[in-house]
Amino acid sequence: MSKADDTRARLLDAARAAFWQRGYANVGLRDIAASAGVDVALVSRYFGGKQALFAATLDGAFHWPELISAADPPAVVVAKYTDPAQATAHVLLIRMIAANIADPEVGHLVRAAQQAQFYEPMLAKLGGPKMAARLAMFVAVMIGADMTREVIGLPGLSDASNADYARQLRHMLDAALAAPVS
Amino acid sequence: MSKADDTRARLLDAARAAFWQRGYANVGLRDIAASAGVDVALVSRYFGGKQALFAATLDGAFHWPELISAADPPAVVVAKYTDPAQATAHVLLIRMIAANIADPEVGHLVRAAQQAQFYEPMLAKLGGPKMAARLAMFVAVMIGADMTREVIGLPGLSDASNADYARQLRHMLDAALAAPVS
DNA sequence: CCATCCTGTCAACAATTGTTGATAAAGACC
DNA sequence: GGTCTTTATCAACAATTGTTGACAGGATGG
Repeated sequence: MSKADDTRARLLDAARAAFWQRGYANVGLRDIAASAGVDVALVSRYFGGKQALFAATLDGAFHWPELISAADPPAVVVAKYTDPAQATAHVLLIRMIAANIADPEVGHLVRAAQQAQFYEPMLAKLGGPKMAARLAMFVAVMIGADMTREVIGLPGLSDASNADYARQLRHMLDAALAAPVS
Repeated sequence: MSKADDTRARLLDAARAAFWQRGYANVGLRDIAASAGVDVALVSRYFGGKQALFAATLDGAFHWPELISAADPPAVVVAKYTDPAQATAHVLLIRMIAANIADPEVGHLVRAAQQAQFYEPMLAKLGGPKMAARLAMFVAVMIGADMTREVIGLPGLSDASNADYARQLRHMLDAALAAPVS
């Protein structure tokens, strides 16, 4: 790994941490550069600009092969909460969606990445009547529940133990995938 | 209504339109003042500052008496989609949540307003075992589904007809309220 | 040693941000 | 009509934004 690659990586890590947590519009390039220990000008040099740097943090963000190839998708989602490392990563992703999905400048990047990396591969794998609607509701429950728990923080989900939460989430995910649509 | 009240109202309307759509961090006070046909300085004079202006747009935003006093809450939520005026207002509120819930400066205001105006009154009205968790999941489904449909725009929910969507949403809301948690 | 390329530093830029204070215009009241 | 209060205008402020170009240090290869 060359020196430039290292700098690129440091910038990318710092950018992910900042953008994902506080949202694209609330982060300045000088924040990122400072916490990466490099000069601001290198952002434009190595990535081309702020938007491109944000876009780079989305590479593989929604890549989730275990879920796509799973025989029982709800089980895979719920199992995430038993592995601390996976759980933390998942919460970070949920926070990223919450912080950037509605941004006029980068919201479309988030939507495109989610659709290309996750939704479409998963839809291609699954089959069945009205599967698009059922899968969309599956995603809706997953995002809605985790966001209510981790971002909004409504008492009831945030106060529940991980086991209780996993059980309730599992119930809802099953209902979503099995939901009749017509 | 005095002239000042009119100006205040014009500012508030313009602020709601801008903040709710594009998010607090992406809106400048000059944008709002211009589209209200008013000078920028009047924002600080009449509201005290940008944050206070945003906070003012949240007054009564989550007030939803029909739902709180309803015998069948899911039915009330779903019925919203048959009344165009109500539906538009609801979509605007969902977009507002998506655009501001994770903002470091005003996210806590959104969370507090939702909890005080909607969640707590509703929880006080309802009763039953583990009702906080069930109500939180109810909110999670409502927000998750509408956000997936109106903000993320995943094919499956956005392509569904209003009738299909209402039926599927109804099914999920019932499941959420009835879900066993332990 | 010299030349060339990679990498980083620094200063400056135009634009935009929220906020403030002085000043002018307009309306109400006697 | 003169006076006082309300309302609006304007200019300026310090700070921050993303981006660029000129320059320097250091490594690499001849």
